[in-house]
Amino acid sequence: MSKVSPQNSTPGVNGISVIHTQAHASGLQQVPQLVPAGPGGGGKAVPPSKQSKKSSPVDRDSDEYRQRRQRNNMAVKKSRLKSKQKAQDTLQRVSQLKEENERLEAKIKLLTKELSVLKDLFLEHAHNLADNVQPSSTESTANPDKAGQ
Amino acid sequence: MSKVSPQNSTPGVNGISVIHTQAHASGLQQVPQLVPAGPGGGGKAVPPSKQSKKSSPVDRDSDEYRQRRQRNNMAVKKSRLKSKQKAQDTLQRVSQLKEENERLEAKIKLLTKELSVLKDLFLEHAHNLADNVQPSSTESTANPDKAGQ
DNA sequence: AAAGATTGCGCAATGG
DNA sequence: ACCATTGCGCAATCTT
Repeated sequence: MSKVSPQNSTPGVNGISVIHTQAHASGLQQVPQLVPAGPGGGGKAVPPSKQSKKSSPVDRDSDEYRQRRQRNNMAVKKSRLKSKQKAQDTLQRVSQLKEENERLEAKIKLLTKELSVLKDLFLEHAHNLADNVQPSSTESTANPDKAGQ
Repeated sequence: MSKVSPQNSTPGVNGISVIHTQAHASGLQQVPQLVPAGPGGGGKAVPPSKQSKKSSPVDRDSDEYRQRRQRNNMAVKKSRLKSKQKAQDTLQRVSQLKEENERLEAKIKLLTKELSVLKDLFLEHAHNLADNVQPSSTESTANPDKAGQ
């Protein structure tokens, strides 16, 4: 998982783990030394407005810094959770749509078949008429009544 | 959204451009020089066979270490790309399915209507028969011919 | 057992 | 100023 900390990680399987409250155990992360271009450096891209500040390489000890970091970490965690959720929902949506698709196709199949039957009946009838057959036995018996759905 | 690479960042805010020399200057991240929970610490999970090893704090300078890190970074990158791809595909799949669904529903609507027409014709015909009407004028005019699709 | 693939996490830049 | 996103590297695991 994470937590460079040697003892608080949850070596279990893949589950969520660790209840890292605050106080990041032993420090982990230190910057190499990306210091700002010294004030007197090539001096150029620095707007002549503020530079009086201790051009701190970001005080990693600053209380405010730690606080911000912590907040951001929370935000990140939250955001990622949300993202994951959404992805899962999308996946679910897919299977849902697939299901409905099948349902619709089945319905189409049914309707098509019904239509086919009715059309056949019509053809037969037309044929009888063409042959000038009197509407008696033949025709009256050709209607099993199909409906519903 | 963001696309700024970590290295050679170009802060728009301060104008302080930190040019991180070097290739794998992963930049930030360095530890406090003590990594491994000494085997003797909580002492416990150490198989009674090996421990004579230099309890290496994982030489972060080791050539092999850097190499491994680099490989892993590549793998991570690749994996994430793949993951993103997949997510996108899934999203696409959704719209694809939605489209097809609409298509199917339209078809169902059409078929249903056709079926309805035919059934009505049948009913009318049946009615005529019941009234004992001879197949002459009334009946022959009731067929606008509906078919196709 | 070595190498690549995944995954959780923290950092920092950036968007809103 | 604050939270939300996102690219990135680290390390622990998992998979091969």
